[in-house]
Amino acid sequence: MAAARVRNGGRPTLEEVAARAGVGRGTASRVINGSPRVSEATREAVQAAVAELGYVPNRAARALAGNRTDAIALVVPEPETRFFAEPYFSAIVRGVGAALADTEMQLLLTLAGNDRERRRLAQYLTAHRVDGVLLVAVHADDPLPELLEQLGMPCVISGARHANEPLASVDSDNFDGARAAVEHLITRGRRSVATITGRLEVYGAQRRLDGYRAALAAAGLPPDERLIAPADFTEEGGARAMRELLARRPHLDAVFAASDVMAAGARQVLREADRRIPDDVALIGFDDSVVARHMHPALTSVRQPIEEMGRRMAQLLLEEIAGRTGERPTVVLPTELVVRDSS
Amino acid sequence: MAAARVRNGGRPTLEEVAARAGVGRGTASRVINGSPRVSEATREAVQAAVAELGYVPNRAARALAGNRTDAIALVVPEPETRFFAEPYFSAIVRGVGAALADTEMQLLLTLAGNDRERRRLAQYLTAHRVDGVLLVAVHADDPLPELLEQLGMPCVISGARHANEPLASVDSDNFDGARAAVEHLITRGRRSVATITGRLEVYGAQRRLDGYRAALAAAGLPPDERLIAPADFTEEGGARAMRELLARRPHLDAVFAASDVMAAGARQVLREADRRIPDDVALIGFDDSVVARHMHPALTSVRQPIEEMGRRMAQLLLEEIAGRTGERPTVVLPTELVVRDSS
DNA sequence: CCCCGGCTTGGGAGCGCTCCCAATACACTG
DNA sequence: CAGTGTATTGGGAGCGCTCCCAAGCCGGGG
Repeated sequence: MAAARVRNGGRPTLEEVAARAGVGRGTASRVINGSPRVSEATREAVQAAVAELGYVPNRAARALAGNRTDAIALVVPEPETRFFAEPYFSAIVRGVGAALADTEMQLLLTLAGNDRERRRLAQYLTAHRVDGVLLVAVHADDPLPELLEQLGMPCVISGARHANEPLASVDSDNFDGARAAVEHLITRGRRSVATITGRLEVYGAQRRLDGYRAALAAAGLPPDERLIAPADFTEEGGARAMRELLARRPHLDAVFAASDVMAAGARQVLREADRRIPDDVALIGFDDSVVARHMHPALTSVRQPIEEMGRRMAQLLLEEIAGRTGERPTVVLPTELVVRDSS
Repeated sequence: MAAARVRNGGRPTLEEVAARAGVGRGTASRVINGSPRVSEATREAVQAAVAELGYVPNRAARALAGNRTDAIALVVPEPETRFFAEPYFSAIVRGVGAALADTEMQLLLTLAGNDRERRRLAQYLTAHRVDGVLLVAVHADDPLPELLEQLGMPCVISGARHANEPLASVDSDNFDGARAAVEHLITRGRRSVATITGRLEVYGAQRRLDGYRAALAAAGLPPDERLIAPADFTEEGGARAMRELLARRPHLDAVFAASDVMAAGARQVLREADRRIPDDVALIGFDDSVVARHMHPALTSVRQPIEEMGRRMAQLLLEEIAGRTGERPTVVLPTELVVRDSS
């Protein structure tokens, strides 16, 4: 007797479990999938057999027969280093992982870099390789969300792309975070509050700017466009914007930067210009990253609940997969102002 | 005619591709899997059909029939926040992703947190859900590597657990990184060089300490155990160790900390003790993290090629999956000393 | 002209599971 | 006591693919 090629890693199959429990394959399947239409005695017999044999369902067979995969993909646009930068990525992953921990769902990580990979990606998702997709850091002009929409693939994105986001999305309250930061500056007596914005095509950056304006308006301070300098979320961009601001409004006494990294660039310029922080100029960032804590002086910053965002994204996706309800909620999570030495 | 339930998301199957190309299913399969035993004409016909139909193989069916999954798992011990801290996690993921980009391999992310999840994990891997496993930040007493070994599951770990690591592993040169850092301090005239170590059960931390000792010995400086303070890779631990060192050897003129985070803790204590950096005490960290760049003064640090480590890990794993050669290489990648203001 | 071997090819068998229909068993109802 | 309904069960029919055996084809040698 030649040893048969061992398939499935020598693992027991459902058939064997059924045989051991003295029931049919269908019944064993019902027990394992928690169907209520099984008698108590039968259920126990099958569960005993499962335990004795150490049975674990074969995922591939399940996927093939059941036309689902029990897996979701987290799609990360790789060149987007901003996203990969701490702490966003790991925090999101953690949150997603936490939400999935009690599930059979697996998490597939997909780095969609260049166009070629992006095409492959579309194919993957198209080929029903996953039950749903989490998209993070999508650009407004990314065709992927629409593609997924057409294919009826459940999908949740982080950060609405514009005011009427058709997809389910989870976002932090960019508007209120910025508003609170600027309000804090005004409360502390600052009167000439500038802002360094992110790329305004990014809806979140726009919202932060809106929040800045709202805070000024609420305090009765006149709007001054020359106190607004656009940048691009980079340290260099932040430095450049700060130089512009100093040139245009030498007597500004506070700066709200739409990211910690841009605040770091601004701080560098302020130091070179011999402006003391916070004595001469107060500085606030956004993200509450490691950079903020270790900056000198420590940077006041708006904290986003990133891990919680990941968790909510996963939850929304699971619901959409389960129910396919028509509704696509937009969840907005509150931010928190972490006051440190720079303001 | 009732519309049949659409399976497989309405995607074309291999059978349809074969029909369209006017060949048999087997032949179509051969073309798609790159078998050489197909005539040129046939190959082209099948490829044309694939293109026209937009055929993408069904992964589940493949896995079921072929007894493989085309997926590997990256197992992350979740409570290990040190690993999750920037920049390790995202850099590893990036490297792994890069290595997998040209492959059909999928990356499964598995956060193994508490014991319950760890059991589930063992089951997963046991049930042949993946073709191989990447283990990062494994503790010396983690049973998982041995378990995988027994099951014949290809596996690569980051960071050898001890000198004779039986598994394939990828590591940075902890010894030489530390040696170079301390050598640098000595070259700059420091004579009383202390070190703050990581948890010495961690092999890498031990190697850094070995490197420190080797550099002192090479320079002919006498070993002084009271210049060595153990810590645990945390900021608080670093601070505590620094206090001890200052108490024991008030006149030390340099500190090599086995991580940037511990260096940050040490800096805090040095500042409180009115020691100027680098004038009174030079400080060097390890990891070259964001913290290092934004510390004040900017921290000299040993950079590990983390992304490259991820890439090599994935490569090793792919080789092991493909070949199952008996050899289990230990790859050690060079580090680089990044000199900044603190030394 | 037949046979043999190499190159291609078609398609059966089967991977382990879910879905679903039909069968069985039993409890009531009228 | 037949008739009807309900709870439970078994197992056939696939899911889409890979593996592999056998068949078809061709050219060259005997």
